[in-house]
Amino acid sequence: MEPHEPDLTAVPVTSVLAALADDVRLQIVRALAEGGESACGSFDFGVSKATRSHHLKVLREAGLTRTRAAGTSRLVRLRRDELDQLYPGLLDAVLTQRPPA
Amino acid sequence: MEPHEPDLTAVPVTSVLAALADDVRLQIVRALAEGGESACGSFDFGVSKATRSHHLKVLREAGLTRTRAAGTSRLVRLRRDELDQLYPGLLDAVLTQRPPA
DNA sequence: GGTGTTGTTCGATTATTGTCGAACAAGGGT
DNA sequence: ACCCTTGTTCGACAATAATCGAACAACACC
Repeated sequence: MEPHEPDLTAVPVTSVLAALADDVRLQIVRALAEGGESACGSFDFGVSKATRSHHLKVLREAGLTRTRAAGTSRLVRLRRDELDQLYPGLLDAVLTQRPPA
Repeated sequence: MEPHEPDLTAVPVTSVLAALADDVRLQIVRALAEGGESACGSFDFGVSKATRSHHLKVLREAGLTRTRAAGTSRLVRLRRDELDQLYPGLLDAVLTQRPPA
């Protein structure tokens, strides 16, 4: 099966924003921004592995991440360069952790 | 009734993103960015006035807009300065019109 | 006071999305 | 070959969100 990693310019901006507009997915994106390429299993944010897989699919299909197989794991990474080029400032704006309240 | 215009720092970034992750609302935000303060009725994007009022409420409660009464109309404006300060690059990234496909 | 304009709110419907457990698939050991 | 690990996919269900028409409220104007 094709990995469904679309050309970023073909993804409507609302889809990109919607992908980022979820707490679990935002935590995944932040972890990727900090830790670089990581296995799916490393994102344990209190949801089941089915749900985690779903969120990673949403991120991938919104053009935010790329995935490659590595043994029994799959390694995910942020498409940061492409994102920064097409939407300069977006990731930076979203990634910086805010004061708690 | 209070207008429910929250302090931007009190709004979770996921709510800001979710507010922008809708086609109708994005059109409203773009119109506001271009045209400045406008009456609610000026945003005719193919939805009923009830739906339009709903979307304006979402934008307002996400901290993206401010509304003031003016006669029988209500004038809406973007909270651009605050947004640019708290999320530099976000609006710019989202507002620029992409090539059609 | 009545009428028209402009929005909001209510209740209902529909569509979308998040969540899970269970079943399945692919690899890597041993 | 067997098992364990790692993810994905498949229903199903719950929660959220978009949409509308109709009723309501506030205001201006005649």
